[in-house]
Amino acid sequence: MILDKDFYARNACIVARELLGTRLVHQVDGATLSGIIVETEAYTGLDDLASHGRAGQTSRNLPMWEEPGHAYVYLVYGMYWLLNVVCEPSDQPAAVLIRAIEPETGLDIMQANRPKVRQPQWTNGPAKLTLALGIDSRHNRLNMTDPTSGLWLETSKPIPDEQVTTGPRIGLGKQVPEPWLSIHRRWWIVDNRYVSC
DNA sequence: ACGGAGATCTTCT
DNA sequence: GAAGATCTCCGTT
Repeated sequence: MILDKDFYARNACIVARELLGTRLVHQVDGATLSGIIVETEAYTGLDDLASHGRAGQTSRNLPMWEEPGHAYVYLVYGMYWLLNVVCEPSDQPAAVLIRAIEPETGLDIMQANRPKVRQPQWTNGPAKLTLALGIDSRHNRLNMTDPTSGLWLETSKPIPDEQVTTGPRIGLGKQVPEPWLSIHRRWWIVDNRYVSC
């Protein structure tokens, strides 16, 4: 079942936790690429000083104010695309970063998209998984609750609390003040081979 | 195994 | 003009 707008229209921390174990699907050129989400990060409202949304709307972060379930895809370090899903009611600039997936289908295409690295490293990081799945600026602002977009999340296997743990978000600049720097807003599946670190 | 640096360019100060 | 929600390669241990 494809996750709908109601699923995403909740607090980003709840959505980040519940996204673990769901399936990310990308359909391209008649092929289906998919994997199970094993790691996420929540970026919450205007008060979250680690979030792109902290200073209000800009041309880049505009998708964060869009309807829950839309994609926010942006370029980091001049080189890599990161995939987020917008959540909460649209008066709050909140989103969840998809940090890692466990590949399921379309393995041959993922391998072609990730030459020079071996299987576990295809998708164990936010930029690695967009490379493997062929996600980039074309997917920015897509409605991920609409299957005709070719990009969506669907239910798969629920992950029990005993298999989930949390920690601080990864890669934040030293400029980010406490408590935002070390607050636990990253969720991952314990002992999963595809978690980024 | 671990650490440092380079790649590369958009966005915001 | 500087920094950024990263990854890979190359060096040393």
